Amino acid sequence: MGRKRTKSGKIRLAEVAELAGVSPITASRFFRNPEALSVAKRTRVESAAKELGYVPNLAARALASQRTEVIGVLIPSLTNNVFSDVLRGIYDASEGSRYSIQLSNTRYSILQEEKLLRLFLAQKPAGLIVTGIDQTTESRAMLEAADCPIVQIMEIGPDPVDMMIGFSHYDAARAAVAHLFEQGRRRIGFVGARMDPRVQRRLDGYVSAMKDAGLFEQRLVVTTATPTSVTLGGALFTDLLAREPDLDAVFCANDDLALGVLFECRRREIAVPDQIAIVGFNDLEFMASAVPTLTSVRTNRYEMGRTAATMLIEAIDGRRPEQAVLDLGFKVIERQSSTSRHSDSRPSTSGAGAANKMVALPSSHD
Amino acid sequence: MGRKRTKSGKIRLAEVAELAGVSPITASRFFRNPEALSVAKRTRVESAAKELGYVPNLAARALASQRTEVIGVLIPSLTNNVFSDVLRGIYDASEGSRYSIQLSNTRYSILQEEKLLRLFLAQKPAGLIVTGIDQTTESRAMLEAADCPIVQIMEIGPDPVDMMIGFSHYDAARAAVAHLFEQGRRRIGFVGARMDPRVQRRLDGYVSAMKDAGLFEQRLVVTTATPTSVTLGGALFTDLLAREPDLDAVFCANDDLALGVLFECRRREIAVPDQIAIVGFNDLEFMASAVPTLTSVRTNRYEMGRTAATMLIEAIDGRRPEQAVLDLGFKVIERQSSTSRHSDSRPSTSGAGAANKMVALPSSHD
DNA sequence: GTCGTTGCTGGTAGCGCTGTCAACGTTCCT
DNA sequence: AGGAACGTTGACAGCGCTACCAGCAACGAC
Repeated sequence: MGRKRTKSGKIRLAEVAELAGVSPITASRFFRNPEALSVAKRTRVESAAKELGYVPNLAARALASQRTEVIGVLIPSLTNNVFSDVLRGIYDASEGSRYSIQLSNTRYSILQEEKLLRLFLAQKPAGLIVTGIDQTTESRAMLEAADCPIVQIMEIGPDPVDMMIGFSHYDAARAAVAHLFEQGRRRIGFVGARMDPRVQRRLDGYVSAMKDAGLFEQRLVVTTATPTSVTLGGALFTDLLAREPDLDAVFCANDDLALGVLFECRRREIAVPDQIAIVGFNDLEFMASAVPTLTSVRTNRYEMGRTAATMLIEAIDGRRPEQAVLDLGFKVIERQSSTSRHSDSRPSTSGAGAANKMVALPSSHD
Repeated sequence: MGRKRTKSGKIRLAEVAELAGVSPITASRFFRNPEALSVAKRTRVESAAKELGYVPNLAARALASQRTEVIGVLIPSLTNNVFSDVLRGIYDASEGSRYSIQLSNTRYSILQEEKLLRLFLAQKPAGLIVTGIDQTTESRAMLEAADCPIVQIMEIGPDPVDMMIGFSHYDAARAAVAHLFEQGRRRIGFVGARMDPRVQRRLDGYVSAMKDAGLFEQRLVVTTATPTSVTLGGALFTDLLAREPDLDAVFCANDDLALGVLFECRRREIAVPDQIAIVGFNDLEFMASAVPTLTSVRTNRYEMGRTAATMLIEAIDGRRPEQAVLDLGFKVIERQSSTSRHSDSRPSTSGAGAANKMVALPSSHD
């Protein structure tokens, strides 16, 4: 066997081709478009590759073909549970495909995002997943000019770069407030931390709903730029109470804050929901087992990530989805913290998931 | 809104070199080893690159240099908060370096890990970060044969493949139990979910501590293969109570379970810590603001990720750390849930962080 | 029979960068 | 002064793969 190899003994496509008795280019085609080969050569190449344990050199492939099999993902945070769910969806969907995920963290900075975008695009990714719709003008221009499919995730807006999947944070917040109105609450505070664009839109939704009811007051809103945490929820709630002692409900921009508010209520011996109702956002797992169980707005984060990656891969492979913009909606999961005002807030059995009333709304966006 | 293909104004190294008035190879050196250039050429190349907005083509670099600038990271889960902290550390440390992170999720399966490892190694990564010390024989062999630095993270053991950073879960569990003994607890239950090797070692530590005190009983241990959650904590605790009504403390394999136990106690009107003490593991942020505040074993997850990546990058660049094995230790953070047996468990102000007694131990491993 | 057409295959020519080594000029040593 | 040693630079030759286009047989349409 006069098969020649690299000094490192690595198996190249040429070796596979030689063993299979075909030209390198035919062997190459086998890996990219097997249908283009005659059955005879296809099986020959296949068994040769298996026999030699051939693994393609991705760098060479990328260089020669001028494109990579990398999907770039830009998210604002690695810590936030919300994004870890989205990521899990993305990774799950990418598994089994030939694409690999390149993740970068913008740290909630659109300038950082722009920088990373430039870096990513220079490597000609097969596709891109970016968070939100608030890019810099420059980023926007780069995205429009990019010759790869792009999915914007986490929210939906009027002017997609390409594809888009998410829901209306504005509508979701309005729905949460509407639920509190239904429960007879009037003096509803808003607690928010790290006011990224999506949290800002939740605040906008809250404000509009309150104004519609003639109940809005600026002092009902407490926000901070600090990253969110459970502890911070308690602190912000403390501020809110000091400003507005007659508070009868709190809408929290996320579930960590809501949990912090719940603990702070317990500390202060404020009855939930009798004195104060609490509504969170995202419906993390723990909301259903808190005491009392905590109302929240459920968002389909895993599904969002999974669908985004699936749509993207389909688009890369030339099968564009019929719908470029997908609204995943949300659901207000009504639980004890905002409903049973005069009932026992400490039932002896777990109330988790027990006959939760679900209000599903497709979010309408302008 | 179609994707328009822009004529890629591809800036190559050659263009930069031309503008700078040097040869391509000199320009190339500027990016890899600037010190090797004279100051004059260095500044010339630098400004030329900036002016043209040059971004190197990683695929070409990888092909020509026969190595990539990719650090492979294998972790068991994307969902688990513990790993998102570690990841954040890894990403933070990699930022600014020229290495990029390639992440894959083994889903707690060592077979999946083996498969991914094979995939990673075929692309000649610059370095590898793997979770834990329980690889398959095959994986272990591949790791030993790999010609790149490797860091094992999350725990330490007697036989590192290369570098190792973590702590002894066994010792940490023993310390937690010792703390409960100190507080006068005797009938201490163990609650664990998804018994991965590290949780298993915590259980081993618990068992050994209990046996040393002559207090171990099998029925005090409740575990399940189910993935962990707050809700599950409540459910497992319910099981435990049914088996052992005289329980006076619970050591939870992680903080989510501990929070679930706390909520379940509240539901059942079991006083914490008066009737039952609770100790968690990892010291997630919310532990400090729960009511009562929850004792936990603090682990330096972010630091672990950060240090692992830093060590790895240094090793890749030829500067091996003096210590190949790093024990980051742990601390038992004593809070209300396990200490003030006869004091008020619901103070009117937040007890978070207030004079917590910290017991720091370097974990000793054999 | 000639001309496409289709299906499959192969040759050639790079993709953009870096490893290697040779060739400088300069400085330092003996 | 002669040579070695050093620091700096450039020419050349690929890295392993694929885009592009040409070739060729088999087939049908006119």
